[in-house]
Amino acid sequence: MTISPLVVPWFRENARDLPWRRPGFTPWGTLVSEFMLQQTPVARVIPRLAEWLERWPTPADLASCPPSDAVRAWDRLGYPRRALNLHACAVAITEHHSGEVPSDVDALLALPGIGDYTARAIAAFAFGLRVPVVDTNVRRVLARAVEGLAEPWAPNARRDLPLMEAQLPVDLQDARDTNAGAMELGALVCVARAPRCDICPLADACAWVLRGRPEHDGPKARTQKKYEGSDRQVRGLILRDLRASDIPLTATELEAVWPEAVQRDRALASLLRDGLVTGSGDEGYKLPE
DNA sequence: CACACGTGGTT
DNA sequence: TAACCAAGTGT
Repeated sequence: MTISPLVVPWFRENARDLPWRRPGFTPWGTLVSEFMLQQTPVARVIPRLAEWLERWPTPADLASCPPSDAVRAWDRLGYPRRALNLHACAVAITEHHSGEVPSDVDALLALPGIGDYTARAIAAFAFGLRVPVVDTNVRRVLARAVEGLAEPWAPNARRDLPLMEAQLPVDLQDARDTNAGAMELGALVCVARAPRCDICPLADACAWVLRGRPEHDGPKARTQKKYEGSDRQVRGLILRDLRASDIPLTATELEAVWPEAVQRDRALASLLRDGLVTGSGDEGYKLPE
Protein backbone atom coordinates (compact mmCIF):
# COMPACT_ATOMS: atom_id res chain seq x y z
CA MET A 1 0.00 0.00 0.00
CA THR A 2 0.93 3.66 -0.30
CA ILE A 3 0.89 5.43 3.03
CA SER A 4 1.55 9.07 2.08
CA PRO A 5 -2.01 10.05 0.96
CA LEU A 6 -3.25 9.08 4.41
CA VAL A 7 -0.22 9.90 6.54
CA VAL A 8 0.49 13.39 5.18
CA PRO A 9 -2.95 14.91 5.93
CA TRP A 10 -3.01 13.16 9.29
CA PHE A 11 0.40 14.56 10.17
CA ARG A 12 -0.50 18.10 9.13
CA GLU A 13 -3.52 17.91 11.41
CA ASN A 14 -2.03 16.03 14.35
CA ALA A 15 1.69 16.81 14.54
CA ARG A 16 2.92 17.69 18.01
CA ASP A 17 4.31 21.19 18.47
CA LEU A 18 7.93 20.15 19.07
CA PRO A 19 10.90 22.55 19.26
CA TRP A 20 12.59 21.11 16.16
CA ARG A 21 9.45 21.70 14.13
CA ARG A 22 9.27 25.41 14.83
CA PRO A 23 10.01 27.72 11.91
CA GLY A 24 13.55 29.04 12.00
CA PHE A 25 14.96 26.06 13.87
CA THR A 26 18.54 25.74 12.59
CA PRO A 27 20.27 22.70 11.03
CA TRP A 28 22.60 22.72 14.03
CA GLY A 29 19.57 22.58 16.30
CA THR A 30 18.25 19.64 14.31
CA LEU A 31 21.61 17.87 14.59
CA VAL A 32 21.77 18.39 18.36
CA SER A 33 18.17 17.26 18.81
CA GLU A 34 18.74 14.11 16.75
CA PHE A 35 21.76 13.17 18.85
CA MET A 36 19.74 13.62 22.02
CA LEU A 37 16.82 11.65 20.61
CA GLN A 38 18.95 8.58 19.92
CA GLN A 39 17.33 6.19 22.42
CA THR A 40 16.13 8.95 24.74
CA PRO A 41 12.43 9.93 25.00
CA VAL A 42 11.22 13.26 23.62
CA ALA A 43 10.01 14.51 27.00
CA ARG A 44 13.46 14.18 28.55
CA VAL A 45 15.21 15.76 25.56
CA ILE A 46 13.23 18.99 25.29
CA PRO A 47 14.53 20.89 28.35
CA ARG A 48 18.13 19.77 27.85
CA LEU A 49 18.04 20.73 24.17
CA ALA A 50 16.93 24.26 25.03
CA GLU A 51 19.86 24.62 27.43
CA TRP A 52 22.36 23.38 24.87
CA LEU A 53 21.20 25.65 22.07
CA GLU A 54 21.15 28.67 24.33
CA ARG A 55 24.69 27.95 25.47
CA TRP A 56 26.03 26.73 22.10
CA PRO A 57 23.99 28.33 19.27
CA THR A 58 26.48 27.22 16.59
CA PRO A 59 28.90 24.32 16.05
CA ALA A 60 31.84 26.71 16.57
CA ASP A 61 30.53 27.65 20.01
CA LEU A 62 30.56 24.05 21.15
CA ALA A 63 33.85 23.31 19.42
CA SER A 64 35.53 26.11 21.37
CA CYS A 65 34.73 24.38 24.67
CA PRO A 66 36.45 21.28 26.06
CA PRO A 67 34.66 17.91 25.74
CA SER A 68 34.23 17.88 29.53
CA ASP A 69 31.78 20.77 29.22
CA ALA A 70 29.68 18.71 26.80
CA VAL A 71 29.72 15.65 29.05
CA ARG A 72 28.68 17.74 32.06
CA ALA A 73 25.93 19.53 30.14
CA TRP A 74 24.71 16.18 28.86
CA ASP A 75 23.83 15.47 32.47
CA ARG A 76 21.71 12.29 32.79
CA LEU A 77 20.44 11.92 29.24
CA GLY A 78 22.17 8.55 29.05
CA TYR A 79 24.70 7.04 26.64
CA PRO A 80 27.22 9.84 27.38
CA ARG A 81 29.37 8.80 24.42
CA ARG A 82 26.83 10.79 22.45
CA ALA A 83 28.00 13.97 24.19
CA LEU A 84 31.57 13.20 23.18
CA ASN A 85 30.53 12.40 19.61
CA LEU A 86 28.45 15.56 19.42
CA HIS A 87 31.41 17.63 20.54
CA ALA A 88 33.64 15.88 17.98
CA CYS A 89 30.96 16.61 15.37
CA ALA A 90 31.08 20.29 16.23
CA VAL A 91 34.87 20.28 15.85
CA ALA A 92 34.70 18.47 12.50
CA ILE A 93 31.99 20.81 11.17
CA THR A 94 34.00 23.82 12.26
CA GLU A 95 37.23 22.55 10.74
CA HIS A 96 36.01 20.81 7.59
CA HIS A 97 32.67 22.38 6.71
CA SER A 98 33.26 26.08 7.41
CA GLY A 99 31.14 25.82 10.55
CA GLU A 100 27.99 24.87 8.60
CA VAL A 101 26.16 21.57 9.07
CA PRO A 102 26.48 19.71 5.75
CA SER A 103 23.29 18.71 3.91
CA ASP A 104 24.85 15.84 1.99
CA VAL A 105 24.02 12.40 3.42
CA ASP A 106 27.49 11.00 2.81
CA ALA A 107 29.16 14.01 4.39
CA LEU A 108 26.89 13.60 7.41
CA LEU A 109 27.61 9.87 7.62
CA ALA A 110 31.31 10.66 7.85
CA LEU A 111 30.77 12.61 11.08
CA PRO A 112 31.20 10.87 14.46
CA GLY A 113 28.02 9.52 16.04
CA ILE A 114 25.97 9.93 12.86
CA GLY A 115 24.63 6.74 11.33
CA ASP A 116 21.99 5.80 8.76
CA TYR A 117 19.10 7.24 10.70
CA THR A 118 20.60 10.52 11.91
CA ALA A 119 22.24 11.40 8.59
CA ARG A 120 18.96 11.13 6.72
CA ALA A 121 16.94 12.79 9.47
CA ILE A 122 19.17 15.86 9.22
CA ALA A 123 19.10 15.86 5.41
CA ALA A 124 15.32 15.51 5.33
CA PHE A 125 14.23 17.67 8.25
CA ALA A 126 16.90 20.39 8.31
CA PHE A 127 17.35 20.70 4.54
CA GLY A 128 14.14 19.35 3.03
CA LEU A 129 15.86 16.68 0.95
CA ARG A 130 13.86 13.77 -0.39
CA VAL A 131 15.65 10.94 1.39
CA PRO A 132 14.10 8.03 3.30
CA VAL A 133 14.28 8.40 7.10
CA VAL A 134 13.84 5.07 8.86
CA ASP A 135 13.84 4.68 12.61
CA THR A 136 12.18 2.05 14.77
CA ASN A 137 8.82 3.86 14.55
CA VAL A 138 8.90 3.91 10.76
CA ARG A 139 9.96 0.26 10.61
CA ARG A 140 7.00 -0.64 12.82
CA VAL A 141 4.56 1.32 10.63
CA LEU A 142 5.96 -0.25 7.48
CA ALA A 143 5.96 -3.71 9.05
CA ARG A 144 2.29 -3.45 9.95
CA ALA A 145 0.71 -1.31 7.24
CA VAL A 146 2.73 -2.56 4.28
CA GLU A 147 3.98 -6.01 5.26
CA GLY A 148 1.18 -7.13 7.57
CA LEU A 149 3.57 -8.04 10.39
CA ALA A 150 2.93 -7.36 14.08
CA GLU A 151 6.47 -6.30 14.89
CA PRO A 152 9.26 -4.64 12.94
CA TRP A 153 12.30 -6.54 11.75
CA ALA A 154 15.79 -5.66 12.95
CA PRO A 155 17.27 -2.56 11.31
CA ASN A 156 18.62 -3.37 7.86
CA ALA A 157 19.56 -0.49 5.57
CA ARG A 158 19.50 -2.65 2.45
CA ARG A 159 15.88 -3.43 3.14
CA ASP A 160 14.63 -0.37 5.03
CA LEU A 161 15.85 2.43 2.77
CA PRO A 162 14.41 1.19 -0.56
CA LEU A 163 11.15 0.31 1.17
CA MET A 164 10.69 3.83 2.56
CA GLU A 165 12.13 5.45 -0.55
CA ALA A 166 9.29 3.83 -2.52
CA GLN A 167 6.83 5.53 -0.16
CA LEU A 168 8.11 9.07 -0.72
CA PRO A 169 6.09 11.32 -3.04
CA VAL A 170 7.93 13.43 -5.61
CA ASP A 171 6.84 16.69 -4.01
CA LEU A 172 9.45 17.78 -1.47
CA GLN A 173 7.04 19.00 1.19
CA ASP A 174 4.95 15.85 0.86
CA ALA A 175 8.07 13.70 1.06
CA ARG A 176 9.23 15.46 4.22
CA ASP A 177 5.82 15.08 5.84
CA THR A 178 5.69 11.42 4.87
CA ASN A 179 8.95 10.85 6.72
CA ALA A 180 7.94 12.92 9.73
CA GLY A 181 4.37 11.60 9.64
CA ALA A 182 5.42 7.94 9.63
CA MET A 183 7.63 8.61 12.64
CA GLU A 184 4.87 10.52 14.40
CA LEU A 185 2.33 7.80 13.67
CA GLY A 186 4.68 5.17 15.08
CA ALA A 187 5.31 7.30 18.16
CA LEU A 188 1.70 8.22 18.95
CA VAL A 189 -0.66 5.68 17.35
CA CYS A 190 1.07 2.66 15.85
CA VAL A 191 2.96 2.12 19.09
CA ALA A 192 4.73 -1.04 20.19
CA ARG A 193 2.60 -2.14 23.10
CA ALA A 194 -1.05 -1.20 22.57
CA PRO A 195 -1.55 0.23 19.07
CA ARG A 196 -4.50 2.62 18.70
CA CYS A 197 -5.90 1.19 15.50
CA ASP A 198 -9.24 2.82 16.37
CA ILE A 199 -7.83 6.25 15.61
CA CYS A 200 -5.25 5.28 12.96
CA PRO A 201 -5.55 6.94 9.55
CA LEU A 202 -4.14 3.79 7.95
CA ALA A 203 -6.46 1.30 9.65
CA ASP A 204 -8.77 0.72 6.66
CA ALA A 205 -5.81 -0.06 4.42
CA CYS A 206 -3.39 -1.57 6.95
CA ALA A 207 -2.17 -5.00 5.88
CA TRP A 208 -1.83 -6.11 9.51
CA VAL A 209 -5.38 -5.01 10.44
CA LEU A 210 -6.71 -6.65 7.27
CA ARG A 211 -5.08 -9.90 8.38
CA GLY A 212 -6.84 -9.65 11.75
CA ARG A 213 -3.84 -8.31 13.67
CA PRO A 214 -2.07 -11.68 14.01
CA GLU A 215 0.47 -12.10 16.82
CA HIS A 216 4.13 -11.92 16.06
CA ASP A 217 5.30 -15.46 15.27
CA GLY A 218 9.06 -15.33 14.65
CA PRO A 219 11.75 -15.33 17.35
CA LYS A 220 11.29 -12.70 20.05
CA ALA A 221 13.51 -9.65 20.05
CA ARG A 222 16.34 -9.93 22.54
CA THR A 223 15.33 -8.62 25.94
CA GLN A 224 17.45 -5.82 27.40
CA LYS A 225 20.03 -6.91 29.93
CA LYS A 226 19.42 -6.06 33.56
CA TYR A 227 20.80 -2.67 34.52
CA GLU A 228 21.16 -3.24 38.27
CA GLY A 229 24.64 -4.53 38.94
CA SER A 230 25.75 -4.17 35.31
CA ASP A 231 28.92 -2.58 34.01
CA ARG A 232 26.67 0.09 32.55
CA GLN A 233 25.53 1.02 36.01
CA VAL A 234 29.08 1.17 37.33
CA ARG A 235 30.17 3.34 34.40
CA GLY A 236 27.24 5.61 35.11
CA LEU A 237 28.19 5.91 38.79
CA ILE A 238 31.83 6.67 38.02
CA LEU A 239 30.84 9.31 35.48
CA ARG A 240 28.31 10.82 37.82
CA ASP A 241 31.06 11.48 40.38
CA LEU A 242 33.49 12.80 37.76
CA ARG A 243 30.89 15.20 36.37
CA ALA A 244 30.29 16.56 39.86
CA SER A 245 33.96 17.18 40.64
CA ASP A 246 36.08 20.15 39.59
CA ILE A 247 39.30 18.33 40.39
CA PRO A 248 40.61 14.87 39.41
CA LEU A 249 39.39 11.96 41.54
CA THR A 250 41.89 9.53 43.00
CA ALA A 251 41.59 5.76 42.65
CA THR A 252 40.78 5.69 46.34
CA GLU A 253 37.93 8.13 45.89
CA LEU A 254 36.55 6.03 43.05
CA GLU A 255 36.50 2.97 45.30
CA ALA A 256 33.51 4.52 47.01
CA VAL A 257 31.32 4.26 43.92
CA TRP A 258 31.44 0.45 43.68
CA PRO A 259 32.74 -2.13 46.14
CA GLU A 260 33.89 -4.86 43.74
CA ALA A 261 37.35 -3.97 42.45
CA VAL A 262 37.26 -6.25 39.42
CA GLN A 263 34.07 -4.79 38.03
CA ARG A 264 35.01 -1.25 39.00
CA ASP A 265 38.36 -1.54 37.24
CA ARG A 266 36.71 -3.05 34.18
CA ALA A 267 34.22 -0.18 34.02
CA LEU A 268 36.95 2.42 34.47
CA ALA A 269 39.10 0.79 31.80
CA SER A 270 36.21 0.86 29.34
CA LEU A 271 35.56 4.54 30.11
CA LEU A 272 39.22 5.31 29.47
CA ARG A 273 39.09 3.32 26.23
CA ASP A 274 36.00 5.27 25.15
CA GLY A 275 37.71 8.58 25.90
CA LEU A 276 35.04 9.53 28.42
CA VAL A 277 37.65 9.55 31.18
CA THR A 278 41.32 10.54 31.11
CA GLY A 279 44.12 10.40 33.63
CA SER A 280 45.67 7.64 35.73
CA GLY A 281 45.98 6.34 39.24
CA ASP A 282 48.89 8.72 39.82
CA GLU A 283 47.45 11.99 38.55
CA GLY A 284 43.82 11.10 39.23
CA TYR A 285 40.90 10.59 36.87
CA LYS A 286 38.86 13.32 35.20
CA LEU A 287 36.67 14.12 32.22
CA PRO A 288 38.50 14.82 28.93
CA GLU A 289 39.60 18.45 28.42
C1' DC B 1 25.29 -9.83 13.07
C1' DA B 2 25.01 -9.82 18.04
C1' DC B 3 26.16 -7.19 21.61
C1' DA B 4 27.47 -3.14 24.56
C1' DC B 5 26.14 1.17 25.67
C1' DG B 6 22.47 5.06 30.45
C1' DT B 7 18.64 6.46 32.43
C1' DG B 8 14.10 6.89 33.99
C1' DG B 9 9.16 6.39 33.17
C1' DT B 10 5.33 2.96 32.41
C1' DT B 11 2.84 -1.44 32.78
C1' DT C 1 8.10 -5.82 40.84
C1' DA C 2 10.51 -7.21 36.93
C1' DA C 3 10.12 -6.35 32.34
C1' DC C 4 9.35 -3.37 28.79
C1' DC C 5 10.16 0.73 26.26
C1' DA C 6 12.43 5.13 24.34
C1' DA C 7 13.74 9.50 16.88
C1' DG C 8 20.56 4.43 17.24
C1' DT C 9 25.67 3.93 16.68
C1' DG C 10 30.00 1.53 16.73
C1' DT C 11 32.45 -2.66 16.85
